[in-house]
Amino acid sequence: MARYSEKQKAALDALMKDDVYRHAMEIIKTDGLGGLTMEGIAAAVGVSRGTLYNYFADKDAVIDYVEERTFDPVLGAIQEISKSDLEPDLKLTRIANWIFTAVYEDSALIIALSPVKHEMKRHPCKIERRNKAMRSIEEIVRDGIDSGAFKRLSPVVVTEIYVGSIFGMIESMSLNGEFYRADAVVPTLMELLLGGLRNPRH
Amino acid sequence: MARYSEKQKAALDALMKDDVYRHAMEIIKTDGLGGLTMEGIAAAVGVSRGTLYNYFADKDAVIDYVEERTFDPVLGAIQEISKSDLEPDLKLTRIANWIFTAVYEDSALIIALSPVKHEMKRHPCKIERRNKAMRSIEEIVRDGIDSGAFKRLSPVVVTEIYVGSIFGMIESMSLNGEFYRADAVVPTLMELLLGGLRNPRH
Amino acid sequence: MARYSEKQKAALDALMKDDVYRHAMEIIKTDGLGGLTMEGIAAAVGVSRGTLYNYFADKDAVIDYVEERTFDPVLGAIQEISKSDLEPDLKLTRIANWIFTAVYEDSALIIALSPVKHEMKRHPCKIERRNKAMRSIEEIVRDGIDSGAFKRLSPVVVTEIYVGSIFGMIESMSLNGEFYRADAVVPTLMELLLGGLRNPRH
Amino acid sequence: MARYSEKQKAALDALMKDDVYRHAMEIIKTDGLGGLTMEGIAAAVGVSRGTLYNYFADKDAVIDYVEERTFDPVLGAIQEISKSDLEPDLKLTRIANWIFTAVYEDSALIIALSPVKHEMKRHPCKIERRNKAMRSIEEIVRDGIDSGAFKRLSPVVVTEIYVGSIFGMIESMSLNGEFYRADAVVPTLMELLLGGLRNPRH
DNA sequence: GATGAATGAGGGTTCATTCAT
DNA sequence: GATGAATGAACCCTCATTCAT
Repeated sequence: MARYSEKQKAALDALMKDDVYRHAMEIIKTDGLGGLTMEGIAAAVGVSRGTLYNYFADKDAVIDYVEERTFDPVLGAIQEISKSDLEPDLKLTRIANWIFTAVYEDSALIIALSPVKHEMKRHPCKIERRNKAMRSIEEIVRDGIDSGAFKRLSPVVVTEIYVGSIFGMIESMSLNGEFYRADAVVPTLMELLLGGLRNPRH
Repeated sequence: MARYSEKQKAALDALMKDDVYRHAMEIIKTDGLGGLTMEGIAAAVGVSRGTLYNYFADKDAVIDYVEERTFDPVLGAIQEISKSDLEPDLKLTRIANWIFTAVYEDSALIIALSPVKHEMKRHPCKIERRNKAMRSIEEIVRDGIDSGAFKRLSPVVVTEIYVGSIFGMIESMSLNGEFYRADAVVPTLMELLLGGLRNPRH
Repeated sequence: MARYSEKQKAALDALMKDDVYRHAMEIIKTDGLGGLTMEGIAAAVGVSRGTLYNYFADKDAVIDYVEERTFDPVLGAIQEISKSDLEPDLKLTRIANWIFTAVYEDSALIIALSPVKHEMKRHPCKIERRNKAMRSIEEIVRDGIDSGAFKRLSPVVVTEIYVGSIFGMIESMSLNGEFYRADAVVPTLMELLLGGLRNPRH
Repeated sequence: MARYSEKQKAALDALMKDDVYRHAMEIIKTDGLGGLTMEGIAAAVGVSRGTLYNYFADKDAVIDYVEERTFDPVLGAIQEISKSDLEPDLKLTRIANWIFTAVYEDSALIIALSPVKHEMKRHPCKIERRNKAMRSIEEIVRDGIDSGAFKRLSPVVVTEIYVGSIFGMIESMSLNGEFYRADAVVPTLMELLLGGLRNPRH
């Protein structure tokens, strides 16, 4: 009756998932999602292929897990900032800052942020996650408009532009392989976006 | 079977590549890049798998070709607008308009516009193409700054933001499957970006 | 944990095998022999995979056990009826009745009755069991012939035909998924077989 | 433009399928359906695994093909005899004779004749084929009853018994590994079945 | 030049079995 | 004795690529 206690089991599970997460990220960073194979992960983690299936139902589950774990902190930060009682424009700035800082510190984050469109059909959760983030930001924009701080523009479109420009830039950075520090980008980004978004008559 | 003259051969080559381009695009639109197989292309074009290899070195060459041909008109439009003698802010608006209109008319364009980062290692030409476009736009921004029309912000960063927001939005649209018309997005987009970019003291 | 006495151990062993038998049958009924996995059995019984191996050498042993336990009552009934002092033709009728009734009541019985030929190499005991049943029936046939009740036909062949027609019909029923009640089949079956087997000059 | 003409292609296809049929049968005879693997077939035929997939969509297709090809002659013989203008009882005798002779000559036939119940879910065609045969035989029985040659028994049940006893015996033979010649079995079989089936008042 | 049959390297997945705890 | 995590062999299937015709 030795084996593991519930606690130990959970710890083991967490440990393995941690390992998988880290190595999968590494592989994705190096070879892209297309280069991610169960064999590759298993080898990197140092277990056999079969073992992986004790922790993940299938490859999709691995990808989902990696993406979720990558995106979750981003979503958390967005929601937290969104709920704070800062001014709308400051909220948007903070979010951009948080994201660029995070990406600068771990470029692997981009995996979670990039859509990879056509793989999406099989990972609907990814869209959901993204939408959650969008809604949080949209709310900020709406607040800004309602309070008169922002111009009366479509909140949905503004949000798309805001998110699009952040993610677009991050993709671009990852594409070129050189990541700017947040303070090299965000001020300019916010000057542009907020410069056009702020209500001059306010 | 009579030999083909050089001219005929070239024409044949162009014809085949045309066919491949069209059908490959169709397949990508339907099934994504992952659904693109040499067999699928060959069948769609109506030739045998082997024949494809007489026109393209390998699958990567097909993808490169498709992407290039997709991106070329975009690049062309950008360069042409860039070289025109419109005001810088109008140039930027025109480019955004052109791109959104094109994507709205043929959603397959996104294939060429989305980075699909990690497939990239094998398609360096894609980066080059993108950079060419970036440089054309950067020049517009520089002109605007030099002429005093734009604020003194980093042209590189401004360009990244401009391109990033456009491509980011397009990815977002393709993700959600609903494509806005250019006139539903571009005015807002330009109001934001140019609102913050234009030099108020000008 | 106190050691178990021999008696307790035996009881435990019987208990476990009982459980395995019941749940394995259930699984086989639902998903077929191919759907029977050690994990599936363990989960159904509520023990771990490893524990199963303390009671059965391997998967084959499980299958053997299940088949044996399934076949045993059939064999028992046959032998009992065979040893009774009924007339031979009545014995044969009773046996057919018993089997069809049993199968009708628990369709899982067919597992034990159907040969599944080529899995057989690994389960020689199955053949033995079957042969035991055959010999019991053969004896009835011989008695019938010796007593002049039956025609002078090869007892072996008659037995094969008798058993074959019963098992064949059962397979057919299981194939079509509809099981006749004994009284819908046995009278006809016996009218045919006995009609040809009974000695008219008797 | 060399390659194969349509005719040659068809011939090649037939050749390959022939090979697959023969070797698959051999494997099934030796190791059972469970021992039939694509790798095994490929190796036996002397081609690569991939090649098999140029001729068969998947493993199921191979199995279907083998079963169909095995069963077809049986079905053909049954239908031909059924349509002839022999007396019903002679028809039934002929069919039994044909089958036993065929099985005696190539024991591999049993593969097609044995149900293998639970694998069936994936091979519905097998049931269909079997049912076709059943219907042909049922018709003979009906004719016999209508003409007064046979007793008024349920044609369906009689057919089941007839077919069941034949297939059951064949399974039994294959189980024991010793195949009787048709003339060692069929007379007895028919004496039994027909003895009970024939209308005495006729 | 065209063809398409053949290849074979992977990829994902399942499961009987082992063994340290 | 019980456990269940780990294993690894096997299986099915896909597809880019080659090459004899």
